Amino acid sequence: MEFLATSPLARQKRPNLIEDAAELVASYPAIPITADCVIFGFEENQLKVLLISSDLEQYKGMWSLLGDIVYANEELDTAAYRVLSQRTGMDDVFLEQVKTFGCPDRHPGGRVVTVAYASLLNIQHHQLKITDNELHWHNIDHLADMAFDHKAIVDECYRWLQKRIQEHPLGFNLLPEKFSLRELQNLYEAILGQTLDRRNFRKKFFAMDFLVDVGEYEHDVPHRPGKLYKFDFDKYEKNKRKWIGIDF
Amino acid sequence: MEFLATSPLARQKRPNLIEDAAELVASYPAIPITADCVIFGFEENQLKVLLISSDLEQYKGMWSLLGDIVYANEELDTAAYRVLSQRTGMDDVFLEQVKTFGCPDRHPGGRVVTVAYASLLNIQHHQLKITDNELHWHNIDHLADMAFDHKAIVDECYRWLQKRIQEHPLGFNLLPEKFSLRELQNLYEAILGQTLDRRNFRKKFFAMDFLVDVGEYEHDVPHRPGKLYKFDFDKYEKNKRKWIGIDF
DNA sequence: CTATATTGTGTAAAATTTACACATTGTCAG
DNA sequence: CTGACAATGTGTAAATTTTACACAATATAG
Repeated sequence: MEFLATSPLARQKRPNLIEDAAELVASYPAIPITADCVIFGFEENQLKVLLISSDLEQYKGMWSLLGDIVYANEELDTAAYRVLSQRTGMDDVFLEQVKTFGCPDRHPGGRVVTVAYASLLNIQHHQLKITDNELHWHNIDHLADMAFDHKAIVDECYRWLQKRIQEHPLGFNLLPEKFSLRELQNLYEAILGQTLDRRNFRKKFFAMDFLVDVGEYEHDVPHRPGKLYKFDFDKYEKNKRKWIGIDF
Repeated sequence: MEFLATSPLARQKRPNLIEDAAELVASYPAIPITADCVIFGFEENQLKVLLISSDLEQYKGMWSLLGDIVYANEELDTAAYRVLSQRTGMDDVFLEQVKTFGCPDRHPGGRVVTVAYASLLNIQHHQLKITDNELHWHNIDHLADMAFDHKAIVDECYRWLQKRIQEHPLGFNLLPEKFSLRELQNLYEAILGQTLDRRNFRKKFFAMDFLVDVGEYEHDVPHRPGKLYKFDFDKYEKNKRKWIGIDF
C-alpha cells in the first residue's frame, strides 16, 4: 500500500510525545499573578467599594483595589480569601471570581496579570478593622483617580453584581443579619440604579419564601417601625433547584 | 498635643511609597499562563467540543483542549485568538473569557495557570483545516479521558454556554449562515438538554425580530422542506438595548 | 394629641407564557 | 401515479405572571 506514504493519512503521524513535562513548563515564560478584590458594602443606602490608597509613588493620592500577589503554590481563590482576611479580619465572606485582566501594560512596573474577585460584606461587622489603616469605603458612583486599570475592574465587577443579584439572592451578604424590607429594597435599588414598586417588591420576596420574620422591629426610626427579617439559608438551599431568578 | 504621638491617628502614618515599581514586580513570583479554548460546534444535532490528543507522554491517549502559552507581552484575549487561528485558520470567531483555573497541581510539569475561553464556531466552515491533524470533534455528552483538569474546564464552559445562550443569541455562531428553524431549535435543545415546544419556539424567535427569511428552502430532506433564515446582525445590534433574554 | 412619615396589605387589568391540532407540502416506496 | 409518511406552518384559549395603584394602621416628634 505504497500510496499511504504520501497520503494525508500518512502525514497524520503522531508527533513525538513529550516525556519531561517539567522541562516543558520550565521553558515557558512566566508572569506574576495577583488577586484583586472588589469588596462591595452597603451603607446609608449606597453601594460602596472598599479601596486602599496606592502604595506606588507614581499613583500617589490615587485609590487601589485590595490585592496581593498570588504565591508560588497558592490556589487563586485562596489568595483572594487571604487578601480579604488580612484586610478585614473576616474569612467567611462571600467571594467569587469575576474576570482576569491581562493587558501587558496594566502595571507600570512590568507585566502583572490579575484575577479579579468580587466580594460582598456587611459593613457593620467590619468597621473596627477598617478604620485603623488607609482603607476607605467609596461610593460606587463617584470613583475617580484609581490606580492601574482598577476603575475598569470595578466597572466590570459592578456589572457582574447587577446581573448576579438578579439571579441569586446575594444581597443578603451586604445586609446585617436582621433587616427590614425597606433596607432590602434600598439595597436592590442602589445596586440596580432604579426604583422598584414597594408592594410588588414585597410580594416577590415573600413568594420566594426565604425570609423569616424574627418578631422584632426597627428601632430609632421617626415613623412606624418595620418588621425585621432574616435570610433562611437552609430553606434557600432546599429550594435552590426551583430557583429561576428575580425579575424586576 | 503630646497624646497624638500614641493615638490611633498617629499610627495611621503613611507607609513609605514605593518608587521603583519595576523592582517590586521583579520581586514577585512568576507563573506560566496558558490560554485554553473550549471550542463548541454543532453537528448532527449534537453539541460538540473540539479536542486534540495530548502531546504529553503521561497523558498518552487522552484528549486535551486547544491551548498555548501566553507570550510575555501578549494580551490574554490575543493569545486565545491566536490558538483559534492556528488551529482552525479562522480569526473572526466568537470568543469570550470564561474563567481562570489556578490549582497549583493542575499541570504535572509544574504550576501553570490557565485562562479558559469559550468559542463558538460553525463546523461546516472549518472542516478542511480540522481533518489534517489530531483534532477531533467530541460529543459533549461523552467526554472521558481528558488530560489535566480539562474535563472540569469543559464542564464550566458548558454551564456558561447554557446560561449565556439564554440571555444572548449566541447560537447563531454555531449554525451555517442560512438555517431552518428546526436546526435552530435542535441547537437550543441540544445545548439546554431539554425539548421545547415547536410553536412557542417559533413564536418567540419571530417576536425577537432578527430572523430574515432568505426566500430559500431546505434541500435533501425527506419531507416538506422548511424555510431558511439568516440572522440579522444589524437589527439585533439596534434592538440590543430592549433585549432582556430568552426564556424557555 | 396632632401632624407626619412609613409600614402593611389586595385587587383588577395587562402582558406573557403555556398547551395544544390540523391542513400543507414535499419525499419515498410501490 | 398514487398513497403513506414526515415534518412544516399556523392560531387561540387558558393559565400564569407582572404591573399599577390607594388607604388604613402605627410609631415618633413636637
